[in-house]
Amino acid sequence: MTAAENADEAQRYDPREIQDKWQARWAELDLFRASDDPADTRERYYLVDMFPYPSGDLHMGHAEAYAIGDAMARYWFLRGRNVLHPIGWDAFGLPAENAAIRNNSHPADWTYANIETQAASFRRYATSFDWSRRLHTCDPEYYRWNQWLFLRFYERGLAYRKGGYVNWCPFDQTVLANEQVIGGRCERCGTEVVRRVLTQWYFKITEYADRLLADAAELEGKWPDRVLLMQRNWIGRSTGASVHFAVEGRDEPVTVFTTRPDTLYGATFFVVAADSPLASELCAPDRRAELDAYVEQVRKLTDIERQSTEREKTGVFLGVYAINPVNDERIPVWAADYVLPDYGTGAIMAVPAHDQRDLDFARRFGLPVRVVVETGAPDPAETGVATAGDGVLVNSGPLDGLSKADAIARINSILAGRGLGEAAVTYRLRDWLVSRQRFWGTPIPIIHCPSCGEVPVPEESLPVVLPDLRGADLAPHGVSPLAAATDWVNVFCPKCGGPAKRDTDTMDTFVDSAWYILRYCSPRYDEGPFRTEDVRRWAPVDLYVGGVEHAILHLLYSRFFTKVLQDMGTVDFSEPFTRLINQGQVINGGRAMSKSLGNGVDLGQQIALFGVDAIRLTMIFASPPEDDIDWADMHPEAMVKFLGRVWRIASDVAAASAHQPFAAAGGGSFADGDTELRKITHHAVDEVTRQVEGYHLNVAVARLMELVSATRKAIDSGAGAGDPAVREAAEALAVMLSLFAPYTAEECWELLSRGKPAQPAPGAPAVSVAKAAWPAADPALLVQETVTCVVQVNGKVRDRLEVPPAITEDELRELALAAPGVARALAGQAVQRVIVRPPKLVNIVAV
RNA sequence: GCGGGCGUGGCGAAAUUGGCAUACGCGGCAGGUUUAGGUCCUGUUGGUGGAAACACUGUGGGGGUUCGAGUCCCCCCGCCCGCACCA
Repeated sequence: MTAAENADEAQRYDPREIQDKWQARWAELDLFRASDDPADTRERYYLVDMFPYPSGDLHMGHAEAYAIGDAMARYWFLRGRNVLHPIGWDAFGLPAENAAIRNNSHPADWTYANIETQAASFRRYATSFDWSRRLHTCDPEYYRWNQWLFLRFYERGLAYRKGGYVNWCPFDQTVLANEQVIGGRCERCGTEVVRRVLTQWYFKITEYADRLLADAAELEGKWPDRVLLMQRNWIGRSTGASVHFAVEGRDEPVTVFTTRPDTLYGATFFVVAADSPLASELCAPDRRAELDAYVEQVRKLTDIERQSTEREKTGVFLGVYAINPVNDERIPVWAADYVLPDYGTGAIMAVPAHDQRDLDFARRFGLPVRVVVETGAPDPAETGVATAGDGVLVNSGPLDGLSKADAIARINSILAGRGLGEAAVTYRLRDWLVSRQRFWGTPIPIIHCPSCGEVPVPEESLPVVLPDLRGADLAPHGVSPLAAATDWVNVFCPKCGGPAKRDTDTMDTFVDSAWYILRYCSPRYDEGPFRTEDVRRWAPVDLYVGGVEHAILHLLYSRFFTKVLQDMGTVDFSEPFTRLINQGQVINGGRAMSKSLGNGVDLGQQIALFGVDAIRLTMIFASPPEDDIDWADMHPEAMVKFLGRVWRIASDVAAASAHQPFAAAGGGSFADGDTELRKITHHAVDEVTRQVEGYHLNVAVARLMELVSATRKAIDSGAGAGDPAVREAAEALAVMLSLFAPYTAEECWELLSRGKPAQPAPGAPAVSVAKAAWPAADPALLVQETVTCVVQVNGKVRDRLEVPPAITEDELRELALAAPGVARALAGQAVQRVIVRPPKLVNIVAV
């Protein structure tokens, strides 16, 4: 082909035309439906992309995440697996509500409109979803099962209501779970969170703390290390001891938790959280006013201020004394805000010599400092630096002379023997606060009856459907908008029949996403949240793709739900996601895209400029999936060029072999083709397969590019476009490329099959490249006749030899020593040693 | 502060178990096609020296282990992330 013809061809690769043509045809073909037929013996593969929140149209971040997930899904389809690759929408949540308030509309309208927009964009983006399983968490058919699960949790004592300190977002006017407070701020809106005392619903995730921690070990190597690390830190297991301190004038002892029971003899004072009921209870009457004033001052602080380690310690003496159980020493009881009311027991024994915070406090208020572990470091009382390391116990009665570890064991047994304490474990993890004072969520299926108390809504009355409240005031006022729906709120008690009221809070939307991957397995099932045998067939998820922002939120909750369901006997596994990939962020110019920076990149515009395939390919080729992509460094036009090259290869082959049978369908053989190109093709197939399975998708694309170059060369200056090897390469290219650029691949496939009709006769080419088979590398074509052996002298490459792969060590040594480059480099030096690693390397050590 | 991760050409990035550093792409340079530009095609491209052969040098810095280190170990510098008064 001449260059002029090439130029003409170049103009004929039109990504937009191809895109429109195939989008319409694919819609009719329903290519990616997962089979629930028990007779279907194909191996199954369950792949889930974290479902989107319908906050508008898809953006660049979605484009990356779904390009990765889709490539992997298509790979397993082509490998002949029965693939479940579903899609749904995480459709409840605050933004819908806020938008509705802003536009004076209804959250449902905004939500469903956005879902339709995103669904259309997904179709254009050529995602290989099984659309028949589509779900929306805001549908009553879905959230009904949130309610059902809530009631099962309730029966098992895993859902309960309690009063206490909660995180309150003043902007969103609702409570938040600990996991939704990021650096003291609301995860959604960034407002500083304040503490409030409220009665709220909780899920008892702390009961599963140990299992969540232990099972994380199973995920090692399958989940990103940092996610596992973040989960471990979040759960925050501490081992130590509980110690019971008598307090003068109080019948019950006060228990503290400490990780350093060995330092018990060094406790010189006692601190309770200022804002705990305990402080108020212990306070001597003459100190009451002082405590109240202090607590008032503490309450004014935001969490961020309160938790600043820079701040000077504050506190007040409560006028009472605690008794150290091991030496009967009277130590003063103080109230301070550096002790938190909801960690441990809200009270500590203070050992200033060996705890920096206690030391800071002691120095501020002139309290004694007593060293009980001699570490060799200077006296903390003087330096102001507490010594936390190991050492020898002193001033500690029976512990004297012991090491830290021995002392801990000894004191634990002493305490246990005398009923004064015991070894104990504490977690940083708190129970999951699930109630929210907002409208657009799942109503909590509980009725409050003046005489019966909390009464679960009977199962047959589910779902408790959200009242429409169209036109009502949905603005946040600190109580759920549902409270205003009097017709809905006022009900009869299911137990006694008397007048009662519905719970007006809604569930945290993380409840919705904690189990949706199970719902996908039987999305229309209406006798339970999922059909057990379907879940057993598909779950757990083989590959889960999503952002790292859910490292502890969604992923921890899902793991928790799975374990509860396992205990309920409805699932037979303990971890929902076998493998997890966190895709990186798409940024622009070194920073996250944002409106205020004005550096947003619009996905629709990029697609209009370059086409879906080029955008998908840009995302994949940019970097390994987990790395961030800076769009400013990207060149989608280079991908258009590459796709054009692939397309031209297919065109050239189609034109040259118009009368040749379509080999992929068994109509011919590639065996007569050019051997060199065949080897390159099979090598590429082997490499691409390996790279895809290892999730090195960027490298897989690089290998495809190499194959394209080799094929082009074969067409232009080698075997020619009519050679069977060229056809073989073109077909393999089309199939492999379909993971990343489905439209172009499909067009190439059609060109190569010479426009055969969509319904294939037996043995005819497949209707779609998506139904083709992943090419198999022929081992016979992977063996090389010769290998390049590098010959080094003192570690520097001095010559190269072409040798048979099976060469022996002795033969290779001899060849290497005789190589001209070696003679030159040796230049009279004596050979001292020869390291031979056949067939690829020889290193001659000479002096 | 504690914990974790990462530093490779001008740029995005490759590199089984320690074994040819920089695959692939962008950008640059040169050439071909073209009236021209673009498209397309070919070649070239870490640095220094050299006409070339080739030599030296080179994976943040310093040290170590090894015949051999981007890869393993120690120290330092820089960047990123998580947690941050959790007893």
